[in-house]
Amino acid sequence: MPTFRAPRGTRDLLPPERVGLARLERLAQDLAARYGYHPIETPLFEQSAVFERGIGEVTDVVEKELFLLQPRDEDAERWALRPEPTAGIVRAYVQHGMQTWPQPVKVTMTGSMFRYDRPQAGRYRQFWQFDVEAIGDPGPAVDAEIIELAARFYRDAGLPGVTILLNSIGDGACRPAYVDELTAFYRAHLGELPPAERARLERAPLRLLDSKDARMVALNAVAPQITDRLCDACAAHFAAVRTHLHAVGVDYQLEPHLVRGLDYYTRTAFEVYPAGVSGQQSAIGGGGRYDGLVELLGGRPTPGIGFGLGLDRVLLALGAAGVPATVEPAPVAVVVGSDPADTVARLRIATELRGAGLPVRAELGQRKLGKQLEAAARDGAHFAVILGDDLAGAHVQLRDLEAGTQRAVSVTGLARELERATKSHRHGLATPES
RNA sequence: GUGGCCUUAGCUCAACCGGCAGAGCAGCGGAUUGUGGUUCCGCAGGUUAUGGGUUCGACCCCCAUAGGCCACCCCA
Repeated sequence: MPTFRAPRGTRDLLPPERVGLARLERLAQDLAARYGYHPIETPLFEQSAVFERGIGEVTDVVEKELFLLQPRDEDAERWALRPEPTAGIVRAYVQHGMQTWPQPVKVTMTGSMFRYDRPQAGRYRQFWQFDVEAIGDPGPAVDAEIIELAARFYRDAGLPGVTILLNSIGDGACRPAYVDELTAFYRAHLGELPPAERARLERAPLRLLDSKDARMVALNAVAPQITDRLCDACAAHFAAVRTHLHAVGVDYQLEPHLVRGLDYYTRTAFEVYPAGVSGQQSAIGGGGRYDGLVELLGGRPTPGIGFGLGLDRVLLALGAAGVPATVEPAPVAVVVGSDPADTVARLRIATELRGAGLPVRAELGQRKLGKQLEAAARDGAHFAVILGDDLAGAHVQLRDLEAGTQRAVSVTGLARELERATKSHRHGLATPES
């Protein structure tokens, strides 16, 4: 019925939901800072070639989900909204010569990503992601550190439990031979492949590994596994990642069929799911190593690893797990008055109190005092500052909305009085920290 | 992108077989014109998603479009 509405696959984040997202953003940024990741910000859009080359031409993300911007003329550069953060960050790493910075360069970014997908619950065309990247360190310890950071985020966010799926998908030294072997295996069982899978065999054989089709699951159980075909270097790296994870107490589940949708991943790959939830569009995070990406985007050969998580989906998972949504802190006091002409005084007193650092709401409307107090109580305010007849004598009534008591306080001493009253008030109350 | 289900007030939902569109919640106002969350009363809120069609008559049947959801796909 409204004339205009939010575009398909996008939504307006109204105050309650936006507050929840803000809390997660704060949590994520504080956490990243604690681990030594520095904030970075790259554009919402890039030359589409950045994604095509970085993510891979034959990936779903590039082939059908890239949000292409309409060029203004034929010769114009082709732009695309970022579908994921890593390619843009690596582009910035190369552009700004960050290989001359102390390595590894550890950066973090929080913001919107865009994919032209068919929307569904938890799958949006614009979604929020928190991301960390460590570029320039080839060692397995960084892999473990980043996965541990991920695990801590979910725990701190209040998710009762998550499952971390871990795999190694090899590198240029061992994966090609494995892909050949796997392709040959599927060819030998061509008759058992569903038509859809058969069509994908030539283009992306690894994709068949994580198929949910029952026949494929059975077939994949006897298919050659990448973890048995890793070269010595990759196998040693993978073993070391697991040793480090064990050392920091991170639980994970080996999933040899885990392949990721972006071509740039090498060696370590992982995905995170809420406890007890399988498949579907329920992944709440994922990441991995991308030792060839910097070079792919024009830099010197440089290793890297990153992790991204979907804040929308974490919010969804928190709701499903029954974790109460956070609410905005209630005002300490609300300034009310019954005389329509005293709005100057209401505003002035509220301004002074705010200047003193107190969260104060002011009733600036015309409704009667009873309604104002009603609204103040519903807002959860502890106190009401009531302007009345004694205003002429520079006094107001300070009313304790929970105790139902009130007394006269001079305007000049109001801020000090409120601070003291708030402190003693909070003493007995277990104020939940957001 | 493929297949399916759904769409009635801001929200959650009613409305017999095709026969005058309703309730709860939320909002606003009132209950001896300066004191609150309960209670009571009232007000407002709708082109029944949109556009066509069938019919004396459509929330109800048919078609299309849009949006949402489920599965696939894919991932966050």
